[in-house]
Amino acid sequence: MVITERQTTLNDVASRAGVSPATVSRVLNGNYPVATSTRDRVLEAVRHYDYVLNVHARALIHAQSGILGVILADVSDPFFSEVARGVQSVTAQTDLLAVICNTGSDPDQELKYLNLLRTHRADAVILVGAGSEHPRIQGELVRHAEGLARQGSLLVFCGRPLPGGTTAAGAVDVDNHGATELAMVHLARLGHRRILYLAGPPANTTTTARLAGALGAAKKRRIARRDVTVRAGDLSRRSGQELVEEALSEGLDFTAVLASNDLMAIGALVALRRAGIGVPDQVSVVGIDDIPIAADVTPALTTVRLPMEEMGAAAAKLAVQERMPGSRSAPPVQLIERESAAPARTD
Amino acid sequence: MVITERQTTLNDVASRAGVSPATVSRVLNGNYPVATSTRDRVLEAVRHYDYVLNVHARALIHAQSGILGVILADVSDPFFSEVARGVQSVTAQTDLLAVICNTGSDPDQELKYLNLLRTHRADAVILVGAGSEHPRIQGELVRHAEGLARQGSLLVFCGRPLPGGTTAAGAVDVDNHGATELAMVHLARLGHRRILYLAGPPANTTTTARLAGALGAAKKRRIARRDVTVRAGDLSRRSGQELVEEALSEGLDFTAVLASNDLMAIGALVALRRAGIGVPDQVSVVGIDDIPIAADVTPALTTVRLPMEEMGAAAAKLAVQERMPGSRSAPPVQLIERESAAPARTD
DNA sequence: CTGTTAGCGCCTTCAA
DNA sequence: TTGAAGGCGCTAACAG
Repeated sequence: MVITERQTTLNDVASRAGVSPATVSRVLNGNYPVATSTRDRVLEAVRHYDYVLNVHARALIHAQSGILGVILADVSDPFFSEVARGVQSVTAQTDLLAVICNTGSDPDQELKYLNLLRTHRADAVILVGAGSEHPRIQGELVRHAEGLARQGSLLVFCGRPLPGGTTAAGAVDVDNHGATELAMVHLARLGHRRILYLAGPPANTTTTARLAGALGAAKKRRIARRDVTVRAGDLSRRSGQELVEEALSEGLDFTAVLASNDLMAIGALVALRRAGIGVPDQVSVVGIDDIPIAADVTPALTTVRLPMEEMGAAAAKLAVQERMPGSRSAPPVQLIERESAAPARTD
Repeated sequence: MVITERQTTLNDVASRAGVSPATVSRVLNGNYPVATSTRDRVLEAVRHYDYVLNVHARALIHAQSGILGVILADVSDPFFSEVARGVQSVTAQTDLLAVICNTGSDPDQELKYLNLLRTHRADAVILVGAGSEHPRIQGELVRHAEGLARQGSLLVFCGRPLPGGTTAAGAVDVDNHGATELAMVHLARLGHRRILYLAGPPANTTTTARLAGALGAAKKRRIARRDVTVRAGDLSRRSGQELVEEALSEGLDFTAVLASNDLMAIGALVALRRAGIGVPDQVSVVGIDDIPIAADVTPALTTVRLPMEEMGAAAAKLAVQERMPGSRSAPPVQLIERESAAPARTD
């Protein structure tokens, strides 16, 4: 039914105001002198029609759209929503529209969004968090980085390494390796020697970096490789819980759980509580990220703070201000001692 | 430095393939017969240049952009991120780009985004959660709803009432009133007679509806109006904590806290724990929303489940499928009994 | 200070 | 099955 009437255009406004379309354009953009009386007539006409500019027509000329793409795994994961917030804290002061795309951790979905964003002539695109290490994916990423650069846009890798061979992209580094290292050293100092490590999904840049950090630190602190058990999950709370339940039912012997993100650490807390195992008296738990709720669970989670919001803001600044390949470092990671980790029991 | 080369266009592809631009357009859109051999040459040229279509040029013709706007207060609030996830679960199966805009609960920011989205010829816009009750804002909302309708687009109110006088918008209703009612009745049944109610910001549709639900239920259960103390916060965890700390320091007498959202309820839990007050033995706490972490705090939060993800999905379906005024109801709210509420102490 | 003109990249008739 | 031509709404020269 809806007979869509033609939208009101600059021309409509112009004829009502009795001026040329160019003049209307000038008052709207305001970067050109226009007589006050004419401006007033134009503005009256704009209000009369409730006229709003058509970005597409303008984008056709400038080859820019005012869109900043943000590609991440899942908005409802606090890690990502904090980063997204950081991004939006900088776009809010501009006319940029931050477009948040959820991939559900699917690399192909990521590629699809990249293409879609390219199609929209996004002024820049930020890729947040872990990425696939698969060569095909990495290759496609490089292709898109170059394509975006050719469009005068920029691809920014936020919290994941630049794929080898890209010079066309920007990056905001975060010390994933150092984060787990810090956590593992902390546990070692507390006397823990048998550790359950909850890793993320395989073939994933962050999983790899965090695992390497943990294992490297364990080695340095003389914890035998066979005493750290690595189990892979999907970074969800549920997955952390299941992993620990399995370990428990297998009778695995450990005095500490090091989860590669806070969500899994919280899952671990739940599993331990249900099994009647005291935290931190019997088992210590340490997470990574320091998402807001980490402070509110019981016992409050000891974790390593990653500067999530700052990462987002830094990536956004790189994207909107510099608009050319470069890199920034996020602030250093930091151990946050709360209640879930304590000296190992000596039984 | 970056000398932005002209982007590759349909014409470039056409000349490399030795065909007319019209033909390229036809193979790209695929809704028109093209000889297989020509199609192959065209596709080769597309790949050769890594050509991607320009949405703006197309939008200029179709007056549609493939953008679905989602305006909400804060992505990092679990309530909103769950709704956003629901929206994206439906857009993921389409070529629509969901654009998430954070207003920080500022109605003027909301209006600004609405305008920006209109400028982008968004196919539809979803307004999530509470809105201002201020007449000026409501009037502007109506204006935008009509403007969007005129553009062949649609404004959908998700979880907030339609402003009076709009017929140009869609709506997904959620029973805010019923939610607090349920919670209050639950507390009354448990024998609580002196209640601290943690409300949201004033002049806000959700605050009003939830408060009315709570107060109405209290009255029905014969709880005197003076026995329910209402304090207004900003829906953050911190605010819930502060409100309870204040109440405690004033020596306010209450046996239960009813928070108008889970985040504030969690803040209340923290304040109570710090004050050495046992939950639920000495004071019961009930929240509203049932955000994912509600189950993971200690004690696990008793709350009323709002179908957040379903609301988002329903709104998105309304927006993309029907594209015309109408309304859907979200599933009913539901009391989730966990550990934070128990019979009132009888001292 | 203001009007005229010529496209930006694509799609859609209309012809061939 | 394909090509040619016009125009979507706006802005950036270029005149005046």
